[in-house]
Amino acid sequence: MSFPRRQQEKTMRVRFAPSPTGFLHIGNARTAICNFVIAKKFDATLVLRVEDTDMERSTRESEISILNDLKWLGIEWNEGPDIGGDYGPYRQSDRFDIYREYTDRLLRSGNAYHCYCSPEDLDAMRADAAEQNRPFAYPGKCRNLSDADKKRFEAEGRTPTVRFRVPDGETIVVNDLIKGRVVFGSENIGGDFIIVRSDGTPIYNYIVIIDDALMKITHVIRGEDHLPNTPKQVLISRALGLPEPEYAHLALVLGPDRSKLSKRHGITSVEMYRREGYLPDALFNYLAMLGWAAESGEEILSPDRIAREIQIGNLAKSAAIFDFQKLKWMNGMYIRSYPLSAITDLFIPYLRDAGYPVDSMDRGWLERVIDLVRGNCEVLSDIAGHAAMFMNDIVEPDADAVAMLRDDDSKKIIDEAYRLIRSELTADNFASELVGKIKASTSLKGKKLFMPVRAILTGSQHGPELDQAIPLIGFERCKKRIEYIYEKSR
RNA sequence: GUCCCCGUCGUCUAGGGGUCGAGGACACCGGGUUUUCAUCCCGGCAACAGGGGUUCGAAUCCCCUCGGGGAUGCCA
Repeated sequence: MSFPRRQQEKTMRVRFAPSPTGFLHIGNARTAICNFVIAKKFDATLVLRVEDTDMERSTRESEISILNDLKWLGIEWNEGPDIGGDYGPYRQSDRFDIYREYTDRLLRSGNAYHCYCSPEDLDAMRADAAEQNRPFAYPGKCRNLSDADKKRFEAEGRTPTVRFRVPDGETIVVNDLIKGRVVFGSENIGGDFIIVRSDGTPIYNYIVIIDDALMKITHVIRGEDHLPNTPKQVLISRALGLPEPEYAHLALVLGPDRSKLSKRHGITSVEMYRREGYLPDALFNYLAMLGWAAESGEEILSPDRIAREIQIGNLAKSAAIFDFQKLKWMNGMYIRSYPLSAITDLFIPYLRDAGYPVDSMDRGWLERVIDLVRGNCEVLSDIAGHAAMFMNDIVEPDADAVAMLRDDDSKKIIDEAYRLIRSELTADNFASELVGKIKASTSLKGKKLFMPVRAILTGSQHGPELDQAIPLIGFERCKKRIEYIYEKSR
């Protein structure tokens, strides 16, 4: 199945349509990435549309943060609320007048009708259905209300919703680019559904198809949770005589418990990943690879490569569990392979947050430190711990180091180091001579030699290679640290 | 309950009738490098949900069962 079936007929247009009711969710980010990558691949137009018809939950702050997160991920769009375009406005709340016209048409043609049932009435109907163990479907109570009935309801102060009249016995076939042929019967849709709330605002399920048509969207790439909504949208587009886009429903991203990834699974917002120190390239890469594999089997791929190699028909049909471990691994790979200067820039805010005076540090020295410890980092925030030994004059030895420094051999080393650093050693020769001279005068070697030295100088038994760490710590600091431990050991 | 989707190692996946005694990656477990840790390298563990067909031959096609997920909102 070649993806852009219509590419020859018209230019391809795809869209990402977030609802600004919170942070950008990892699952939605993946949908955005798929749209972006497919758009890139086929040189299509990517439209960003904000679906903010739920006035109760939608906020402008959320929209701003979602747009920011998308940009951070490296996703760019060609039309959207922030940049405009020929098919705007791109915020549904700015398009209510447009939808009203379509609603009028539906009402006039008899494809929709006013419904005066209250939420309470509906709850009761649903409860009845549940009690009798039958599926709930709106029974069409208000389908054929007389003018007198309507007058009576309005006199009671009821404000109607608008329901779409679902035709009987109709078959809706969705030829999904990922799932294949999916068939729905109109009798299974759940009865006439609401398309306009009693406050006059339209429902997503209804206007999505209008906007897609008006914005000339050719391919709708979205989450699989929208698949059951699709027949409703198809029915509306038929009633309105609107063109139907191609559909590609992406398998969902699941949490470790196999349910749709949500807040209770922990970190699910892109924003939190950014804060923790995940690189946008890594998150992008990981999300794109969730449910897809390159032919070569390679996993670390640039957006360009992904765009080049991705095939909509190759996207997995089955849901994928979000694997934090693998994301971490991938992030570590990016941290290790980034150009040193670039990764240093990314690490700096985390060092600053940890309280280290990065702004007064020598850049060249900082880069050498980072190069030495980046291999230990899976996320940027790991740097604070691993670079700590280079950040201050004195490092307080940890419990293990303290314990080890108590034995007699260690004491010999402490004394000898103290003597050396205050006599024979200078800033020029200490780095190359310190360990050797201690070895010569104590005749200790191997672990017995290196570990105490390491503990004195770094406060820990673990860390980067000593011979590289020592010159970076520097003469003055080494001296202070040796003196500090020496005093402590008295 | 009903409708829809899905089922290959613990996880992400490759595979689409014979080349599969099922390949790669993460994780895990060994070993090497590092006199430490991490990196890096090498090796190992580990899967076609079950049952029926079709076929000379099925992980691959069909059916059923089971399992998982989604939808069933005056949310998107």
